[in-house]
This record gives sequence, structure tokens and C-alpha cells, in this order.
Amino acid sequence: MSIQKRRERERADRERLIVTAARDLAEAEGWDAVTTRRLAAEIEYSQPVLYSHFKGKGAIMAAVAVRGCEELTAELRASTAAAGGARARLAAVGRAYTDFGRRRPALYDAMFTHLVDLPFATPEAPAPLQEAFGELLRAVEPVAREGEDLALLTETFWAGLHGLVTLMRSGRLPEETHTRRLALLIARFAPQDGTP
Amino acid sequence: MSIQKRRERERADRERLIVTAARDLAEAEGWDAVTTRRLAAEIEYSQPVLYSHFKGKGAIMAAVAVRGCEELTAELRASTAAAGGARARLAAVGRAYTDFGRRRPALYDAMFTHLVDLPFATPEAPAPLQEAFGELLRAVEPVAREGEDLALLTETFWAGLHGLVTLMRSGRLPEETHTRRLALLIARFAPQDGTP
DNA sequence: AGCGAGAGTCTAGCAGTGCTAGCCATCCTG
DNA sequence: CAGGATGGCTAGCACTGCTAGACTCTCGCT
Repeated sequence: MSIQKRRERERADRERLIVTAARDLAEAEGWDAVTTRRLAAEIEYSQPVLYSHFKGKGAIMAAVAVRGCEELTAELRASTAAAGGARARLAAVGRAYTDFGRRRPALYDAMFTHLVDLPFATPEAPAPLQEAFGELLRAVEPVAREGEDLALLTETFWAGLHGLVTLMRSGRLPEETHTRRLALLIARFAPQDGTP
Repeated sequence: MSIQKRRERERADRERLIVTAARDLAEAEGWDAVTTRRLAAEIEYSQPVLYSHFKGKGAIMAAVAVRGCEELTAELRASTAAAGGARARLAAVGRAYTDFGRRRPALYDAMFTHLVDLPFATPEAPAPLQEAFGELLRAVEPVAREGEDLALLTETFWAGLHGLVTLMRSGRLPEETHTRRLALLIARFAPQDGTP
């Protein structure tokens, strides 16, 4: 009875350990460095243990991605808290989002670039994921116009941010001018200075 | 003398063969299917021949990307030719761009997603690449406002399109509503119906 | 207390990857 | 027609994700 519980608890602990190790390793040296052997060594278990917890490397990345969403949500939420006015809030959330993408590239890739079999734009999407989107949505809502679908508008704004992050990160856009591009995006989504 | 020329010509032919085979294979079965062995078999040479032409697989993908830019440029140019009015032109180029990304996913990834060591936002960028950007720039130019940097605005618009394509392609955004998201993006960059 | 059963972990290996060293044949030059 | 350089091939390295099968250690029951 209690032994069973302890076992499950230890198992859950180890699963968390795997996800944490994968995330740390990816952030330190990139996802290419996260091999199953390396990861196994990191957690001080043998390779097959990973497969008793996850279906494969992709599933581990998905787990990292879900946890990354929680961090992103927290940062987006914190950014809008201190911002007054519709435009300022949109700018704040945009800055927080792109900062996250630049500061945590490996985490960001797991969440939004790499192919991981996570349901996204459906009700079955993991809760942390929906919450992150919800934070964006709350910031976009005040600048939506008559007749515009709020969810679709948020998705479009999100795409803009995502494009900025990925193109910059892959060297297609210069880092130095990022702030000005972000300002242009904000200006197009929240035209004049909104209500204070 | 002439023998030298024939040799160089044959070599160039084979190099084109490699790039074409890589592109076709990638478009047919995705980049994961493009292994050096498979590619070598496709061109009916042994593996090491690939490395006498290119530094590695990345360089082959880069070559495919450059050629892809030529195709993209052509499609963007064709799309704007038949469109009258600033907004219609922007919408046309946006549609052409995203259509390209959806119809040629492997080509698109080589160009804008995968890490290939190509200089991008510098004067040393390959000509086809600069031309493709130039086509976008021509479409954005009429909707730029006073004091806005045209190049930066084009980059921002590009990021929006790129985000739409990649998020949709990786299953983060539903395909069905793509047209409406694109319309929202266009509406934000070219607010009212422009001059006819 | 001691034994059978089963859960859990490890070693070893498979099929595949990108890439390269070194041999061999082929063709051009003197 | 011999000699040499060019160029392609075979074979192999170190690595990847993933898995089969043996092994050990713990638990529950008589």
C-alpha cells in the first residue's frame, strides 16, 4: 500500500529529474548535445530507463516544452502587470515574449519550432500551453477592432512575434535592430496611443 | 585546354544534378529522407563524390535554398504583376509567399528554418536571396508611413508571414483559418483600401 | 525464515547517420 | 608508349535513437 505510493513517488521524482536534466542540458549546449546517452549519464541511470518513462526523445522534448510554457506564461503575466494602457500592455507582452525566445533559445525551440507531437490549437492542448496563449489574448483584446475575431487576431500577432524571434535567432534578421522591428509590429497592431 | 573546359562543364553539371536530386528528394519525402547515402544512390555515384562538391550536407541544403529563392522570387513577382492598388499588391504578395511555404515545405525549410550557414542580412547575401527580399520590399513600400524605415518594415512584415507559415506547418495553427489570419495581417499593414 | 515470483535495471547490440582515409583505375601528358 | 596525376570507390570510424534479453534485487507468501 504505502510501498506502492513510495514507488510511484520515486518514479515521478525521477521523471522530473529527466525533464530538468534535458532542459538544462539543452539550454547549456543546445538540443544537439541532448543525446539519450548523454542524458542518461546526466541522471546517472542507463539509457533504457529513459524509455521506461518516455516513448522516445521526442516525448522528452515535449515534456520540456510543456514545462517551458509555464515559465513563459509567468513571464508574460509579470510583464503586463506593470503596464498601463492598451498599447503599453501589448508592447510589454511583445517584449517579454521575444526576450524569452532570445534568452531561452533551446526551450523556445522545443515549444514552437521542433516537431513535437503535442496537440496545439485544440481543446486537448496541455493546460500550460493554453494559459500562455491566454496571456497573449488578454493583451491583444483591447486593441481588437469591430468584427475582428479575437482568437484569430491573437494568433496573427503571435505569428508576428514568432517570426521575429525565429528569423533573428537563425541569423536571417540582425539582432541590433530587433527593438525597432518590434516597435513597428506593435504600432501596426495598436495604432495610436490607446487609453491610458 | 578544351579538355579542361569539358571537365569543368561536366563537374558543374553533376553539381546541378546533386542539388536537383536533393531538392526533389526533400520535396517528395522530407529532409529526413535526404541522407548522404540515399542522395548518392539517387545520382548514381558513391557518397564521397558529394563531399568533393560540397563541404557537407549543410552546404547541399544551402545550395538548394539558394535555388529555392529564385523560385520564390519568380512567384512573388508574378503575384504582384496582376494586382492593382497598394493593399491588393500586399495581399497578393502575402498570399503568394504563404502559398509557397505550404506548397514547397522542404524548400521553404531549407531557406528559412534550418540552420544553414548563408549570410542573410548583409551585402554578401546571395543575389537570389536579396531579390526575393526586394520583391517583398516593393510590395511594402506603398504602405509605409512617414518616418518608417522601409527595410525594417519589410522585415517585420516578412516575420509576420514567416510566423504564419511555420506555426501552421508545424501544427501550432490550424490550416483552415489561414486565409483569415492572413487577411488580418494585411489589414494591419495596409489599413484602409489604398489608392487604386 | 526461506523460497518463488516479479518488478526494475543494465549490458550489449542493431540499423542507421554524416563524414573520411587510403586504395585503385582511368585518362591525359611528355 | 611509359609515367604521373586526377578522380572515384570500398571500407570504416564515431556517433545517433532505440531495443532485446539477461541479471539482480526486492517483495509477498507459506
